[in-house]
Amino acid sequence: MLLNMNVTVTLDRAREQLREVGLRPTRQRLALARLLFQDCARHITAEGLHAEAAEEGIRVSLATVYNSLHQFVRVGLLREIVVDSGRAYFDTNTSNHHHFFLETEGRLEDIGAEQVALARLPEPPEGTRIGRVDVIIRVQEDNE
Amino acid sequence: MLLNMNVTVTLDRAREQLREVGLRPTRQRLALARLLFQDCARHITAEGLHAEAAEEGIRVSLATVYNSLHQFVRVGLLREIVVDSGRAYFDTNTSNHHHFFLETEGRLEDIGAEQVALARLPEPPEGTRIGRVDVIIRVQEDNE
DNA sequence: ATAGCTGCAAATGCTTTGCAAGGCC
DNA sequence: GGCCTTGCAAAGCATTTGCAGCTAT
Repeated sequence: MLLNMNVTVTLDRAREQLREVGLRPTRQRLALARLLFQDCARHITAEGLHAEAAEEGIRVSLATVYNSLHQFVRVGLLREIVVDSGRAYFDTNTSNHHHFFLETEGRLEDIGAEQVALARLPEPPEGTRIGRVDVIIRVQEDNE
Repeated sequence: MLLNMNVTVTLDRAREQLREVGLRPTRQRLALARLLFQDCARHITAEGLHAEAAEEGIRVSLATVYNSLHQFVRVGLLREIVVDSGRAYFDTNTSNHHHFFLETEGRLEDIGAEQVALARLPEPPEGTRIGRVDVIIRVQEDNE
């Protein structure tokens, strides 16, 4: 009962979110948005989200998961993190921050922007402007 | 004549490099090593190196290019840069430094380590140690 | 001689696309 | 109803692998 109400509430919020960015709140997009944004910061792959949806009994094709993720990125609801050639990660935290990448597990962990002091940056090449600065700290298991 | 001598010289250096790291100096590896290391810092993809070899009339299969690139990474002759999910870049500059990524062209440009001041870094998660810190400054064409 | 390499082609893994059917406004 | 979405399966890329034949030592 309480659970049901919470799902309803988050679905409503998801519906509003989608409307705000001009994406039609279809069943699939609503479900995916709820999965993505109900908890706090998450890092997920398309495959992972697809599996999560399947677990909850939501029918969505992998193609639609990919499409939705990219649409969410385009409208600024998500951010894509590149740490692994061959697999795309998506981050629900779109604010300015950085990442640990645990290479052994293939897992990302947030680093608050305030925890990294980028004191000096070089000028971008002629005719270009800076889009984003990614700091990725690659860590591995410490088995000495 | 002079050109021929230079090729011989760089081939000799490549042979020595390979021997030092314990890789058999085969015809293919020698040719690839020469292409990679004869000039200064280079950023290249497997496909790109394969094309370059083809242009010089060197017979190498793409599979061997991939194998060689990864072997070179393993022994520290090359470094892999991840900026694009779906395509791997290799950097002949293995010293500590960072990168501009020109998203429009898909091209990398080096940033000397001294040009980026990373004043403060957070502690790595429990049980891990830092392998490498990558700073990637993504820039786009500035057409205002 | 033999362990290590290479080339090819086939397989893989992630991602995208084409198109008919379905669903939101 | 009309147009945007979806689902599926097929296509697309970059990359890896299996294996028979080749080669450096």
